[in-house]
Amino acid sequence: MSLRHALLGLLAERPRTGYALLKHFEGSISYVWTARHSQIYPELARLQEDGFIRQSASGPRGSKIYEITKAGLDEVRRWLRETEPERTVRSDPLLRVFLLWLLQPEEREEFLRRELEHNRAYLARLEQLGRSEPANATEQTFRFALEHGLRATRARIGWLEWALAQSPLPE
Amino acid sequence: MSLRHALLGLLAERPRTGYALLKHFEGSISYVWTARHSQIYPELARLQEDGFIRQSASGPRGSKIYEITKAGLDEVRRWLRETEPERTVRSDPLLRVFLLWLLQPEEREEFLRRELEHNRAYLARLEQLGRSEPANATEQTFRFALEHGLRATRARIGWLEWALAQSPLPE
DNA sequence: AATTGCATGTAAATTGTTACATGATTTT
DNA sequence: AAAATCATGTAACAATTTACATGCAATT
Repeated sequence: MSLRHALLGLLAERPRTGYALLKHFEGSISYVWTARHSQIYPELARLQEDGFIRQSASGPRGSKIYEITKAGLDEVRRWLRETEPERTVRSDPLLRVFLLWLLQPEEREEFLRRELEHNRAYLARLEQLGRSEPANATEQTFRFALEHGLRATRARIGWLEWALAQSPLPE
Repeated sequence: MSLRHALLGLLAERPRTGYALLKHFEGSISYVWTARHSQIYPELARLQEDGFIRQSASGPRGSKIYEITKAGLDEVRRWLRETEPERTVRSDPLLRVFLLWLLQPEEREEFLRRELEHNRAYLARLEQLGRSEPANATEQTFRFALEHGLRATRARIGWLEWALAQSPLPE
């Protein structure tokens, strides 16, 4: 279960509240994993029960500040070292590409154009992300993930331009 | 729900048994979506209940041959035209990259090397796929999806080589 | 005073995996 | 005769989403 390890990894950086963790899943982590508050809060309770995190303090407005334990740090490192990455692919946009033959050529092209638009906007967001530095222990791996996002998105844009050039249609 | 539409899309090509559909999810469709038999068979029952497919015949060994109905064809087309692709990203390998700072540089490099190996093997499988033609109505979109896979995988390989070059370490 | 953002939780439903279960036909 | 593959299903569990639910604090 990756969510546990994503939470442990974020708490390994520094203690955080559940809400702060949630915000991370709306920020840079969202480019690789997503979760809602209804999944995060119960998972934090389970991690505490398992002794991987502890509530170190209380913040304003009844917020709870969690910190990782030695067992938690061991667990996230064990997961990274000893378990095989789960590589199952599940991409709705690509599934649609597979079924695109069901549409008229003009509709197919419209779909590809929309995807191209979306990916160009996504690339712009990633480039913006790259201009705001985190500058801490996690800096190198943040750069790694960002560079992956940039290259993957540029490849997708190149592919969409190629696909659109395959079936020339009126404007 | 994408599984329904993946099944409808495959049945739009030609009538097939549940088992044949399952085999597709172990073949080329697996590059964009996966499902097990325990998910496929109940979903086929539901699609039939909803009138999107019908059992047109029985094959050998108690197999059931399903065909798509007019309503099913309309539904998959409606889905392609009117619904927004679900773009949520969930990549275990990339999440690991985000947490790689938790490991020693040598362990980090080992992780990246294994990923590189995996992606090179994956690329070889895709290139093999490209040498075996389907040659029917779905040919163009099959080529589109394959070309995407090739470009995305090459981009990933380039990124891994770049990442490994970032932190030079003894062989 | 009202709206937005902070902050946490639970319940119900859906989607997906792993395990259980059975039987026919073909290949070795 | 045994093993592999074809062929279908269900049950239990895990992961995820959507909806329900509440209250505090800061901003407009």
